[in-house]
Amino acid sequence: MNRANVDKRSPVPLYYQIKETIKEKIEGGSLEPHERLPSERELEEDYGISRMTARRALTELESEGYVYREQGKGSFVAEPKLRQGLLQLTGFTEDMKNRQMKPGARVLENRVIEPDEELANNLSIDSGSNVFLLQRVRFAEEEPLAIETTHLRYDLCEGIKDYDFSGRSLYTTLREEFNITLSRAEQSVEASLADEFEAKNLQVDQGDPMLITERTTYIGDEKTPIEYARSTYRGDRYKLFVKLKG
Amino acid sequence: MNRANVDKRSPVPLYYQIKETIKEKIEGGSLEPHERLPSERELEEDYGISRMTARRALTELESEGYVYREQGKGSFVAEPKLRQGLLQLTGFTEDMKNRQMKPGARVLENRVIEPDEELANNLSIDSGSNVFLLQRVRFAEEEPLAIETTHLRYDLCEGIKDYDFSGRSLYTTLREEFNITLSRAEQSVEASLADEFEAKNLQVDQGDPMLITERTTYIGDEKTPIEYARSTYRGDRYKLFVKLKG
DNA sequence: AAGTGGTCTAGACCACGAA
DNA sequence: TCGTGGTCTAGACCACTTG
Repeated sequence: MNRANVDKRSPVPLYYQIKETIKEKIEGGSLEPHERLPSERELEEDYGISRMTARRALTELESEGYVYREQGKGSFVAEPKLRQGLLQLTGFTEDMKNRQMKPGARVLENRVIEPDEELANNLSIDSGSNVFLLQRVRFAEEEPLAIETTHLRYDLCEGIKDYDFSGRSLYTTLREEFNITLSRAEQSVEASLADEFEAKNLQVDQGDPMLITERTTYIGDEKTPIEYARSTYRGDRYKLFVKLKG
Repeated sequence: MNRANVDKRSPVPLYYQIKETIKEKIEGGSLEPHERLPSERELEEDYGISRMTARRALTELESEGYVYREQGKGSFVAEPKLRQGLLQLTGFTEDMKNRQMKPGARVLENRVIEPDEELANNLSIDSGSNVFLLQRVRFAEEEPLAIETTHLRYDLCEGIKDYDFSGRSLYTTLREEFNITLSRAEQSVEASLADEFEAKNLQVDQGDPMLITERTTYIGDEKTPIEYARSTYRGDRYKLFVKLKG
């Protein structure tokens, strides 16, 4: 671990800067699974911070699944499979990258609509408001894997309909172009059978198994919904991973 | 909030004692949703602890969904629905109770076997060891909902085959009769179609949608697997709920 | 014995919300 | 202005692992 690339005058908390630095090294592969990380006291010295701050960075990395820690031994890089599919809020693009697959998309629908009552309710808006509708076939390694239909409160991201979402991540666009951070989501998962539309677009047969997720996503205040999304995944190709705590 | 019912000489950490105390008051209903909790500085004084310790108790309650906190305002009891159906490690019985449904079971298999290679691998034992096999049809409100097939390391719960699991919870039995606490689990979720066996036992047709979960559960040390379970749920009756964090 | 993570203290300054 | 949660410091003792 090299020196102090943290900015003590930045409004970004120190523990967060350090956490992100380590996370990038893990994701970038410059730290191998099971490789030993700097100890809390080493980080303290390297970055010129207190131990509690170093500790917080490592503790959060542990709870996010990037790191495991053993008393008396040290902190270590977790195996990638343990990082997958825990309770992280990710979009399709990031999900595929976690699985070491190349993501892709073909846009089916891209327009601003007036929501029906149910959709307006899901987004906590009234039915006169504008909603951005984006429907895409999502690919993994050039193979169709899912159909994703998402609805965004258009007043929070006006102009988003002019982006081309065949090659870009929706969540990245929200973050980088509209400065919208997502804080949390509520999601349901159920099983179903492919209908004609899904069969055609995903190259499967009608009646094949499908995994359906429905998600409501909230912005930074944790109270305001911005997205309601429904995705149908090919049941033969997609499995969801969850970590449970007692 | 009344006085100092914490034991400073106990090996149980102070932050944990306080956290459990508050959790019990929330679950017991003596603290209402959206009711204000003591501030960090009030806890500090009430329990005679430092602020960082009080803070840790509240922070963990927040990450477990019991509490929400707002800067400048205070800490408040979260709504029960935000506590439900997140990634809690629960068995079928508790899951049904959370959904306000009456659970039930019919035992199909109940014996001690020698594991094949894959199963031995899942449980981190060698294939000469004994494994307890329990297969049950699970009911919700007297209707068949799932087939649950679970495998336990028999050396950790010798004698468990003599219990009647048509009327009792496996996890409760492990906890109360064998003093085994479960710490965490890794679970996968996928979609499939009902086969003949499932169709017959769950009163559905072959080819109907099914939700399949596979779970490996670990005991208190978080490293030793004790259970490998596979459950198939009727896709038309069962939906899984997940909370995601950003 | 030395190093590690786990807990804990007693302070400090800050940004934010309400009065 | 005052109380709140958010961050941070510079120490401390403990239990655990490894040499």
